Amino acid sequence: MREMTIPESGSKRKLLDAAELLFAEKGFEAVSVRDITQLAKTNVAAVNYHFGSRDALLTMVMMRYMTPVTEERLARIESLERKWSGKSVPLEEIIDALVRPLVGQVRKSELAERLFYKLTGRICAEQGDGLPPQIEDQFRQVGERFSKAFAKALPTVPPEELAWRIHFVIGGMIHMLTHQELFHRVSGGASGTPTMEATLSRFIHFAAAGLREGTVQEEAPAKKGPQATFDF
Amino acid sequence: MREMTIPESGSKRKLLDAAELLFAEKGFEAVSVRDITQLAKTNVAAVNYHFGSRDALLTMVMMRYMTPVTEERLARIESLERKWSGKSVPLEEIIDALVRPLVGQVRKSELAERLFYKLTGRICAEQGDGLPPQIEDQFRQVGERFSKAFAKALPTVPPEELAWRIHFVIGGMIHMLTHQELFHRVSGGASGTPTMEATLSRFIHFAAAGLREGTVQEEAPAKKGPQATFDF
DNA sequence: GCTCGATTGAATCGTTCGTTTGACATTTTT
DNA sequence: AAAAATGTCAAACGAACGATTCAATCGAGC
Repeated sequence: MREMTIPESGSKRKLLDAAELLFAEKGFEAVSVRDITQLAKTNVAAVNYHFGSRDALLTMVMMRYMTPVTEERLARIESLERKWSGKSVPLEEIIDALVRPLVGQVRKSELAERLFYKLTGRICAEQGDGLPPQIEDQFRQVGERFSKAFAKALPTVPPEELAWRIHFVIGGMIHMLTHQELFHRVSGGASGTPTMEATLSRFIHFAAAGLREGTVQEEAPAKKGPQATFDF
Repeated sequence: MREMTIPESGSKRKLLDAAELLFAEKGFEAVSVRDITQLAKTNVAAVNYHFGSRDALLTMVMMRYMTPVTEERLARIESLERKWSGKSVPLEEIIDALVRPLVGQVRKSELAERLFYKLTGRICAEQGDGLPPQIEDQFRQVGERFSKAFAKALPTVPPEELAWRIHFVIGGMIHMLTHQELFHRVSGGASGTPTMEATLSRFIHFAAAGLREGTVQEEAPAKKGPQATFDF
């Protein structure tokens, strides 16, 4: 095993790139392996050779996007809790740690910005049955971690009420990602990223206000309810 | 043309019922005309005979659900503005007028509750290209009407900021509808409707708080921006 | 030069899709 | 009663799907 000369012609990568572009543009169900291989300029057999099946390729595309997002989310929330050692982390910073990794990974992607957001939004919007178990695991992990952080930041909100509010926040986040192009087009300036940064700031303040609703200064009943799962 | 003896054996209705049930359960793309005709106990040709195409049937199913919702929404907002003649309508009541028709039509449907919510959520979650123009027209109509109401209720929020906040609200609403079963299962009591009523109340307060965020008592700049469209 | 595993390509598999056909039955109109 | 319209049915259409086969090709190690 001297050195990797050019053993891989990049066919596998080309397939992943083509697949993620098409999935983002048209949705996961609306893209055939023939569409993918045609854009990647390879053969239909290449998909099943490199990935085993169309579904496995789809899972790969999702994983390549969501894994760094999950890692950054968990790293950020842990960093926050270290920074505010013991004390509850400010709500806005928790939401930021949850959402920013989703929009921040755009730089590491070769996808156009609007396609990146669409793809991540599509992944998060999928139902339980339609998601590969690896992705679901990541969502569950993030969900448990951030649920605890939210609960600590909002001790006066009952657990079930809080679970619903988080649910609403997730929905707004997904909608922001999947439909942002519609908005940034009509209202947007020429620059891309600063616009999304402004949108992100808007969302964080919106979500924080909704989560905090009715909070004044009460006791925390903190009844331990069943843990709910989110599509983060 | 004496009287309608039994001219229609109900085949058309059976197809619509079967289609809406399957669409709600599995999504619009995952259901074939053979699935539908099998459940409706008719022939595959019946779909194209009665509706012309699968897409036309899909449109019919959507219209049968969304039309009364749109009408009730518009009726409610007009009733509210009559009630508060001239003055701005309270935010919570606007949101209620927007969301309650969606969850209220469940009584008029023969669909199981969770399926009803799923179906309406699916419709609202579809992208622009995937929606029939008739449905899009209804969304646009509702969007324009309620955008004005929100703008009047929140004069201190700049139009673009407000458009985004409404966007977030819609996302939360859709998520509440499509994923409510997951929540009502883990936390729910036996009774169905009161649980959804409680959820609706939670959502309204959440959305109102988010929409109001930062509002104190300022002047209204009210710069006329481009009208945005929502998937209501 | 040769072999052997890794990769690719063209052709094709069996299945399922939405749609269409034409024969047949039923009901309504003339 | 004849004719016309209306609805149903089994059968089949062409197209597209994911997956597979198998021969051809390529590059590295002996």
